[in-house]
Amino acid sequence: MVSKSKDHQRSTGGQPLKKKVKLSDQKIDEEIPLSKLKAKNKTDKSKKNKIKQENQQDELSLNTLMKTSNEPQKVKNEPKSENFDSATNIKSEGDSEDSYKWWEEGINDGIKKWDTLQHNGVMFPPPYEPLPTNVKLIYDGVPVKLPPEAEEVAGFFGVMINTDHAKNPVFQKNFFSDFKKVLKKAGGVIEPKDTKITSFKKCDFSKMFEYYETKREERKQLSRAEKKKLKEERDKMEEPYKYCILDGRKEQVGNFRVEPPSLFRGRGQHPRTGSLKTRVYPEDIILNLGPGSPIPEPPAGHKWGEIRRDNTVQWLAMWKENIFNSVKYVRFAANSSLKGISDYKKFEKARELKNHIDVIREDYSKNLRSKVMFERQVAVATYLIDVFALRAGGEKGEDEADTVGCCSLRYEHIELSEPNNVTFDFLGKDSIRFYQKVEVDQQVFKSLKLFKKSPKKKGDQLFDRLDPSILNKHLQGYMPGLTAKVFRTYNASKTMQDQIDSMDIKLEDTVQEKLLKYNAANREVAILCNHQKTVSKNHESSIQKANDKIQELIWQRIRLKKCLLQINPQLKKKEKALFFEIDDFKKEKELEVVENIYEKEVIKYNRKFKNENEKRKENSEELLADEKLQEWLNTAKEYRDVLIKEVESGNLSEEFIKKCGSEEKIRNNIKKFDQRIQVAFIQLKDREDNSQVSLGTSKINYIDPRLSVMFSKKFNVPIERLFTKTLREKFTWAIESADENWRF
DNA sequence: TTGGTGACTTAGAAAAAAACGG
DNA sequence: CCGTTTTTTTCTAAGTCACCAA
Repeated sequence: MVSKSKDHQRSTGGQPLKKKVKLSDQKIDEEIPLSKLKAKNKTDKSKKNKIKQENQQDELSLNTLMKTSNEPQKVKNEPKSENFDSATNIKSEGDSEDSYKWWEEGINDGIKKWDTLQHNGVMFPPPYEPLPTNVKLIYDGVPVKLPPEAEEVAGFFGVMINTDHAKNPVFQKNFFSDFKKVLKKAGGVIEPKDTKITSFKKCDFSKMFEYYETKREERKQLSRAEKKKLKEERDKMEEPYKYCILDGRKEQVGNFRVEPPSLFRGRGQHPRTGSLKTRVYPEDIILNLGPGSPIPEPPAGHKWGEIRRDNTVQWLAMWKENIFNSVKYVRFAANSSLKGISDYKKFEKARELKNHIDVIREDYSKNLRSKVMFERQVAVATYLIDVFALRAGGEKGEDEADTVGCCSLRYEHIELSEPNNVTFDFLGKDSIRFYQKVEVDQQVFKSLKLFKKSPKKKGDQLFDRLDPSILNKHLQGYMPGLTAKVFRTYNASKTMQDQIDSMDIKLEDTVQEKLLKYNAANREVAILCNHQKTVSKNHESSIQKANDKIQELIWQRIRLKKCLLQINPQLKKKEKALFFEIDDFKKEKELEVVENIYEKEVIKYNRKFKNENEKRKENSEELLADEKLQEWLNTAKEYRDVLIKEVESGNLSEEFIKKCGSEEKIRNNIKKFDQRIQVAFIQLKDREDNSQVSLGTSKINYIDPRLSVMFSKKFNVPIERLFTKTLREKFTWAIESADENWRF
């Protein structure tokens, strides 16, 4: 069962991060002597012989490629660096001849990843533009002039004071501490000169906030044409960075933009959230290029940090981010060949697991009884990963959110109750709550009890003999390359295959019905993987609206049926089923529907009035008088009165009956309503079911795309309905290689 | 045996774009 | 057509896992 709302789920308590305590629990050790813990490690590297991919002879320059593109060459007056022309003219369509169907040609399995790589470097965010002089941070009631470096940081906070982040005390503390550092380094407040900013509480960011809001509003107000023009300009700037040339082929780059400075938005209860993520300069960046590829020109006045030529990796550029000193990469887009190949390999590996899963399951079932503590822990962990799709669960540091996976589960994360019920309650990746009450294998239950046995207490690790690398080493004994995460892929895709196998779909069903079933299957997988999303702010009201809408449709249908009876009262006895619902729909309910209709009308007229007058104001025309609005509202009211009278008296208005027309016409209309109501019901349920489940993640990462292609072909559902454009590009290999008989 | 770190995949939120409905 | 809602794309955080050095 998926739990309610995510806000609800996010951890609130700040339990201390426990160091990994390895309990050398004597007692357990005595009971279960640690002996032969050798994991069978067959490092058999069976290499499949793959067709070697053909080397591209000459390195094409971006410029050459551009010229061979089917796009007519435009004359440009921009400055050219001589051997590395700006790639502005490369078009995304590309030539058909440079499409590279690696899945048809076979995959090279060696260490070397590529031969040549050429690109234009990375795109930097625009420099900071100081605020207009009248927009200032107000400190202790006094507007202060800040040096631009500090103003920028204050602005990062100011623009988001209405968000949850900005209300989080940890976020505030980290932001303020970094802000003070920046301010100090920049020489302190400019005016009034001796102002010392020491208290967050005395900072008033509202002027900054308003300023950014106004700007946002202005941007929104731009006309369609203006927006289009801006977008074109943006696209033109981006053009050179969007593509690179890999082994002579044009390939898309993914995140070619360097991350702009900002306040770090950590997920969940993150100790470092709100810290300043500083601006990245060319000097911080390491570019990776092919041997002999020209070095792109760094921004004026700057130098690249380093030029590397490493063809064993798949990144084009990297830099170190300041908060954790971790590496950020500029990489290929999801539709690139290298990504496609890895993706393909990932799924093939998961499919390979099919051939080993029986042995693995047998083994861990047996080892759940092992007298050796280590073996017992391995067995239980493998069970949890296999059955509940837990992640491996690596160790985490003091300055990270307290989240866990299988190996890092602690005492307090599972609750046991006889005979074999387990409640998992912990925060997983991204601080998403994993909450499940389940029944487990009797022997698993016993083992978990053992793992929780005294002297273990809150904060201690359940699997004190394990970590992911130990577990993975054990798994490799069954199958080369097998790791914990492969189980997630395997079980997700297996679930999807099973779901599709058991689908009751007739070819003549509507596409919409088929899609609903596909989504239901997708949802099973998402639930297995615990992929969630926060329920949207207006979810409740939108459900309410949809319900009202359905009620309205039903009411309309009932009116039609009443009309039918009016014409031919004999029908009521003849067709009981048809008229059954009339008596079911009570007076109060009818009145509710009428009121709803009326309310909507009122809102509509008010809006219409406001809009019309705004337009007139702009054209300096005469404004509509308030009486006009009154007039409209009166029409609405009159209509409401008519309906109310109808409900009260039980007689339809003459007008309506006239409009309904012949019996045949009414019957047709009723049928149409039947259809609409049914569709509305199904869609409402689908939406309800999806409200906190996120289908995308499993579709993108876990479900073998060839399953969707198979579904598409087998049931004649256009692939466009299953995969968005980006996804189709990412999964071209699957679309072109699977047929209706393909199996995971 | 561990701890750091580099390189890659996976993840939900937020922004942007497209579709919807009055 | 226009404002709203829904879907798609972008963004970047947060995992996994291999490898290396001490």
